[in-house]
Amino acid sequence: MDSPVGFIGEPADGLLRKLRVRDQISREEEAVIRGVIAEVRVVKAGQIIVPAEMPVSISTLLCDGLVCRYKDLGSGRRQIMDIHVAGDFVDLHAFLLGKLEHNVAAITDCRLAIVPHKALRAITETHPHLARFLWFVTLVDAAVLREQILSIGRRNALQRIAHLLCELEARLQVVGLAEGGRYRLPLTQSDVADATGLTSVHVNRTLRTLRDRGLATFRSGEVTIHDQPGLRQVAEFDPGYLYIGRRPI
Amino acid sequence: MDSPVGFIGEPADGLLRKLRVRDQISREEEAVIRGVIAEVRVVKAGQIIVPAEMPVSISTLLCDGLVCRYKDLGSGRRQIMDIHVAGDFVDLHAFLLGKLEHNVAAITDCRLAIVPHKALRAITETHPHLARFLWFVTLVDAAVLREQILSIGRRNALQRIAHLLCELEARLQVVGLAEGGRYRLPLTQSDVADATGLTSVHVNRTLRTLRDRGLATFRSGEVTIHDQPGLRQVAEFDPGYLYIGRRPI
DNA sequence: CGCTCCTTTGACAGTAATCAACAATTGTGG
DNA sequence: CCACAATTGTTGATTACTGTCAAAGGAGCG
Repeated sequence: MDSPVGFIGEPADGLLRKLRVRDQISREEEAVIRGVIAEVRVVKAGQIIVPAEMPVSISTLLCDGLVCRYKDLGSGRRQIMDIHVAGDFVDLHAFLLGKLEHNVAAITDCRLAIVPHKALRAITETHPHLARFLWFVTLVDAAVLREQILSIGRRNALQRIAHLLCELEARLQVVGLAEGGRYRLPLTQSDVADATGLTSVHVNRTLRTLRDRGLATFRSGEVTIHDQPGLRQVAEFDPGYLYIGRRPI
Repeated sequence: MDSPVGFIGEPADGLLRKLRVRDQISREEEAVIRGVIAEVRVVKAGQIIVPAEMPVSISTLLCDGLVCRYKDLGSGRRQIMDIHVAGDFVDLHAFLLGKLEHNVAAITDCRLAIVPHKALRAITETHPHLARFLWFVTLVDAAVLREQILSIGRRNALQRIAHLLCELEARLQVVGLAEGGRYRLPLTQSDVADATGLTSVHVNRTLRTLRDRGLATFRSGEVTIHDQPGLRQVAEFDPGYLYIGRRPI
């Protein structure tokens, strides 16, 4: 079984870390955030956390593990839209949408913090700054989706995979889960294919090319970036779209 | 020059229409929305409305015309992430992000309503329901982006273009700009290529196939859907991701 | 009326998909 | 703890979808 991708800490630690690289969070706000967590659950790898089209009244904060959002199409085609790491809300969009049009599934065993929509709604009524913050993280989600569109639409296989590895490194770094160009990524090549709009066979060949060129290695659930500048150049990766950096929200 | 794609009315009419298919808007809220519009501007086709990376302190509501968000990559590659129609905020995401990582450009001549971020911020402080509504429309933007990822990642050229035509019909219908399977769409085939991750040559061939199969015609800036069920089936189009339909927000 | 942009078409190239088989790894149960 | 099953990874041969290059015909504009 995969060891959890994440740190063991208070459920909201990852989220707070993610927020604090963007703006200040007061002690009182921190308490509010910690307070909205109704419960912590554990799910097994492969389990569906939020099925498409099911009305939901809670949102889920990922404490550790890896989660993806995906849609299925006819004849076995599957597309992963986004991969979530510790500190991400995996279904905050459902707070106002009421349901999701895609599935959310655990890639690895995960620890999840449950936040009732009622509590989120209360935040929008009484804590506008926190509400904007929550809105903000959904906007960063959208920015990641736009970059994903660019990737799949206009980058070739090598660039797409390189880009994915660069993005995950940057996002994992924010929550302290990547250092020295190494991080755990317990995806199968088939998962990578679904995330990049390729086939697993082609992913396999492309990963070999990345290795042969001395750019990065992805093997047994672990990524090692050998040459970050080189990899970023190949991918045309610019982390600006992650909106990391302080700015009043 | 293209005639404007839209209706002539009060600047906020399109937005209100879009909101009211989702939830109730009180008279007082309607007044607030109309009140935040500081000014109405007109831009010419092709003009960049919001350049990437430029700090912004206003957001832009599209009254009529067609707008796109896009990013450029090396060697002339361009990807359109989203096309906006009357009633859409074209850069509401910048309210909290502070800037955008992509460009926003007018495809046709446009009428734009300008909303200062200060006014939006005030709404988050004093009108939580409206604030959630604004948040909601950015979440629908994200849902459209996810569907776009699915399209480009897993649908072939015919399906992608069919899907684009289905989506735009559904979105234009909300604001009353498509009826009887016909609507104005003053895009070049090159624009369609950039929106679907294809080349203009291939778009041209694929449009011919759509025509030959009696599904839809796209010619001189106008779309005619001859066989909606057929087109939707080809595209595997399901409008659920547009979250049209009433639900308290 | 000449120019520019857009559309259309053909020939050819190339990236990635498909099909198929086998190796390696991980998991399971006796 | 070993043997078998299942999943995942690897590689080769072939196909096909889409891209690239090139050129000509239309349409709109000044």
